Amino acid sequence: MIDINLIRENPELVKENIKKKFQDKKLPLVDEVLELDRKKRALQQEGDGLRAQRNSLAKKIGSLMREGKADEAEEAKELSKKNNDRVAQIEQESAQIDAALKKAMSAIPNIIADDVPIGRDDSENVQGKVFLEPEEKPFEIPYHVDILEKLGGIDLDSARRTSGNGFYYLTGDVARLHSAVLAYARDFMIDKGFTYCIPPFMIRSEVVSGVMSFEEMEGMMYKIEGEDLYLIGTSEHSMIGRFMGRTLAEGELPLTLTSYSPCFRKEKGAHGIEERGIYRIHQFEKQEMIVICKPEESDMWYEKMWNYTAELFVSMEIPVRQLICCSGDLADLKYKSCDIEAWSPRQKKYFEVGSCSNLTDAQARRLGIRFYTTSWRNAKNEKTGKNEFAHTLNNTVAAPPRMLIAFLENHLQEDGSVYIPEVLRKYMGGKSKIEVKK
RNA sequence: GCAGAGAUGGCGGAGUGGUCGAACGCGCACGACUCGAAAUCGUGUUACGUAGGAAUACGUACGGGGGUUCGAAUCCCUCUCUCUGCGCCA
Repeated sequence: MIDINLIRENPELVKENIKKKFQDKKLPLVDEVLELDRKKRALQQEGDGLRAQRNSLAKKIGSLMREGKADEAEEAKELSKKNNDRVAQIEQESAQIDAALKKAMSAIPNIIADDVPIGRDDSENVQGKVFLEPEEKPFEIPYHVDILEKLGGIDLDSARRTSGNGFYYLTGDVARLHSAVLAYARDFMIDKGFTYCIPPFMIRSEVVSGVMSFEEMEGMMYKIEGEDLYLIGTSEHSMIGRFMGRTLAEGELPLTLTSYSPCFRKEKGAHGIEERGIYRIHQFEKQEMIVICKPEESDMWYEKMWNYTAELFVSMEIPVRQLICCSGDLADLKYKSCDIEAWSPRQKKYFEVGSCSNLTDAQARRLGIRFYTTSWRNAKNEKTGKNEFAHTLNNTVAAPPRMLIAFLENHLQEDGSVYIPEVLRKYMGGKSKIEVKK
């Protein structure tokens, strides 16, 4: 959600931004917002005036009663009652306008960064930096489920019976590898100075509607029957929800957090669940990073954050690249975003294993995440405080089992075993490979 | 889960229908005193919205939502959370 002042002061800029994102059908929203905003303010002024009258009448009635002038008090009561009818009417009207305004405002996309490539959809995303050149494998790389089955590491049939399609049993060394990657990713981020956090895996509807739109919620979130609780789709939901409505002290920023959680997603729409495999599933686990910082620092953190993910994959000897999200493919809340994609030697192309976004103040405005700065002077040049919206960013550190696909394909040996890079061995009991199961 | 008590500003804590945006204390900011500091004294100190160049004015907010009333921190309903006791559990 962008600042309404920006629309008031510079509607052309907001319209230009909409055009850059190829959402021209949203252009009328800008004028709609201006009109609604005018009406809202007019109503507020009228309402405030009437409420001021009500307040002074109420005080007057109070003193009249004390003086024992019951007749005059009754008169004033009548007047106040009449006044209240109009107040109620105004309240109803403003509630309608507020709802319409909120709807229009949340459909207007965040202003995108100057360096976001202009493009219509994901086909126009731009390759950024490449880390580790992919090597040609001298043998055929099988589908990841076949690799996993040879290692005795997966049981999809049982998962389908117990839970349905889109779930999995990981077993033995593969399950251990899954945990090893998460533990390594966690320690990697702790070493970068991030604070490790395990958040709630269920959140209230109030928080859900804060962090996503109704449509997103329908397509993603599992609801707990008989409770006002939803399973989180990513730890970002509970991590950001943690700061809803809070004003943080300037000294607390930047908050650099790395969180672990399982993630539950319905995966309605889009491509749905594949029949075979663990690429798109209802349940996975993720190490995430979240930064809440001052506005002037968010560009810097964005660069750091996606580079951390790239560095992590490089340390596991997996070739990755940065794919810069173009204007048309950028979600409305985002200022800038890129994916980290890992190389698939089987498909001979890159596929997404993580996504880094700078939401500037758009998410913070929606959720009321502010910070208090004391380095501000008022008109009298006295030191005083000032509240501002913080900037929020999020990025995937590692999300197995999807990222295991990249791992397995890149580290598969000709004999079917899978090589374990140095950095993970201490989490694997010293093993340097996972052997084929006899 | 059951029973009782409670939720007020950055913190502690008064306030049980009108004069309450809220006593008092702590903290914080500015000033005086001082070579400087501590102590002391004085002044100021909630946020958000609207109008205004600004000073300021008005409105809203006492855990969230709803209600009663001319008027609600205060009364009623409801939800959430906290404390105490019992129960249950890893």
